[in-house]
Amino acid sequence: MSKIDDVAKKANVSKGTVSNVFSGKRPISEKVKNQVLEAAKELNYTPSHIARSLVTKKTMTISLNIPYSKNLPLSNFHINLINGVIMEASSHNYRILIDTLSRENLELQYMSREAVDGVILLDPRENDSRMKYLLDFNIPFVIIGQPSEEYIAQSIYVDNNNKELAKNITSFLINKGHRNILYLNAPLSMTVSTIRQNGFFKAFNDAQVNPNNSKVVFKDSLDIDPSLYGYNKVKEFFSKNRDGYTAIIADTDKVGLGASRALKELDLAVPEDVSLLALSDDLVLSHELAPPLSTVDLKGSELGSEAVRLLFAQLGIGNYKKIQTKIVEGKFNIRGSIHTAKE
Amino acid sequence: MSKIDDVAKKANVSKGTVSNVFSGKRPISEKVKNQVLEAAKELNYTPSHIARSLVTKKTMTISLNIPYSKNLPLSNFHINLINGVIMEASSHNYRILIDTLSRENLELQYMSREAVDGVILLDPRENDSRMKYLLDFNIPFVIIGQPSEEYIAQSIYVDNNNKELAKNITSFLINKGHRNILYLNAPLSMTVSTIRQNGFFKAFNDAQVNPNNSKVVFKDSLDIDPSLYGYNKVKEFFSKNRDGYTAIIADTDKVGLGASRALKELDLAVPEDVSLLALSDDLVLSHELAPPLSTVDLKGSELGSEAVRLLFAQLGIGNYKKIQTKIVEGKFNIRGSIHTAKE
DNA sequence: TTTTGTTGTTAAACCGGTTTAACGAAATGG
DNA sequence: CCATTTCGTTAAACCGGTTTAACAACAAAA
Repeated sequence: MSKIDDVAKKANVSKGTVSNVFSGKRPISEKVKNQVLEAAKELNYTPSHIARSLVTKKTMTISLNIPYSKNLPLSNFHINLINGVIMEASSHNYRILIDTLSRENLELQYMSREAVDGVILLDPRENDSRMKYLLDFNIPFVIIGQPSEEYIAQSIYVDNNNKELAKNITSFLINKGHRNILYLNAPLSMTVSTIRQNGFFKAFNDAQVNPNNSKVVFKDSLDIDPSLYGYNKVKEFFSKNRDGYTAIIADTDKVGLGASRALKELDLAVPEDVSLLALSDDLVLSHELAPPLSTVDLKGSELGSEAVRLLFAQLGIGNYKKIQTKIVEGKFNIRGSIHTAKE
Repeated sequence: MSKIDDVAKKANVSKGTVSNVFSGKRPISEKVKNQVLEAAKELNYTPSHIARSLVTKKTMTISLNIPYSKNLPLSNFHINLINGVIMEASSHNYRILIDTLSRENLELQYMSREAVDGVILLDPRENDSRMKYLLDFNIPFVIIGQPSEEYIAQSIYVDNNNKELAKNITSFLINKGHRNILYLNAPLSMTVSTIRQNGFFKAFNDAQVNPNNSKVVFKDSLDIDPSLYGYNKVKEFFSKNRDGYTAIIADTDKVGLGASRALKELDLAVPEDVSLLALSDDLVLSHELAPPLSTVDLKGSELGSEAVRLLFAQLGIGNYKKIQTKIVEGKFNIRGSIHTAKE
């Protein structure tokens, strides 16, 4: 691969001039510019991204940090999110480095710092060690989701209006006459779960309605299959007390699907016997089911692109306003799976 | 950010020694090693990935090139594939750079070559300009899918046994008495579509059965919504001649879902009136539908990890055998959506 | 005419590491 | 005991660009 010196020699100019032709940072006369480009073409030369990065300290790359485990592959929500990130980033010629290494187990000593300009952090957890790492090394970052209390003041983040969303769908069910609602929530280790729990109970509070047996259940561990989680919990809570609950709020449509399967086995009809809805439609086809599942569209793609914008604002790229927090409103899609409560 | 010279000074050694402590390329005495590590810890030093790459010519990064458009977001099949790529790559500390820029429109002149050790190419097309680019610049690459004739001799690729799969499911339907089968294929611009078409007709040939009205339809364009494609084609072909076709093979389960919706509207029952199956289960929940959709699991995750292995073999990383082609066998999952042909 | 400003170009320093060649000290061997 | 390896360390060169400071050439201003 030919280098800048080769081009400089061939075009009879200095390497500085060649550099300026390609970076466009200083004006070069038409005549010299053409000489250089011609020489470059003949030598099949293109500038080395890495050598350039070394001195400019810009990598034109942002890292998308996804905590990843074998049992917890990417969901459709993630895909939408990644799609949003890619779209916005590539509009400024930025590229995405998928980073799945959790910093937890790595010895800092032997780790080399990443070659990225900034980081987008997915699925923040309580006591998330990634945050400490990024703050320590002064790497600009944006979180998608709710940072834990400890770090919230120092972090820039994009999130859904989760409390409100949980409140709204619960209120909707309350208005339909439901009083005993089972909420199959995300695991406690995910920051979002307690926020949604608060929204859930706020709905009862605002409506001045007694929550009766309404209950929030948390997924035991991140590794459990979501569908199985829904299935098992419904079997557990509906076998004991068949008439107790008249509605289920599932964390994701996968959980909802498992719940639906369990209900079918228990001979309970959706929505006649039990109303069912889910907070995230990871599967994009909820509406093709029978009955179509009511879900909340969390606008993954928007979350992704907004996160990139917040990061670009920090990096001084483009013309984005530097803000601390951006809330993306989810959209509640009411479909056939909801019914007024049975007497 | 402290650099290698700072550490060297503090530890009273040369930078070369510090370098060797971190890279482990030459033995260093226990005593000196500890001095260096201690100094590094105090200075919060970690080696710069970029400076290292500049001289080693290794970026520890592979690019995953996905042709991308606003109307054609990542599917679940892609996700599985990406998951496989991530798993295998990260096992050797390699990272993934998502690259969505198609080289088509970029002026080569102003483009800097990528900072990656190798490339994995998704969704190869006929006349795919990316291939020429990679060959020109001598960048190691592996294709997932079938390269076009033009490049097949020069390319290393991973693919499903597509012809055989198409043949097998068609044979299966023929054995069940089906004679008029509608095959809703991928667009012609995707190399896989003609290969599967060949498999489809080979099944009739092998069984010495007349294909009658059996027909292969190609998706007009990549941009059409798959579900709509299935819906429209079924409406078109089943309205004209309600008794013609007794089975449908859909390209993906999304297409199948659209087909299923159309059949319902036409008052045709699956599987009693029409058997339905799909070649790729992008949605992971085909089996939760009623009736469960028969699909072929294309093993996206395996395709991804095999591709990385073939690339690593080229790059001399790990201990993988250098081979030209790896075929990953899909798995045909027979579920409720297939029935013997109606008289 | 001299001074000041502008434009285009260059040589040299620099970015932060790795690698090479050389070398002294300690270990091995005859 | 001296010659030969081996081991650990270092100074200097290098990777392929960008940036700085200096300067020549020419135009505009005084």
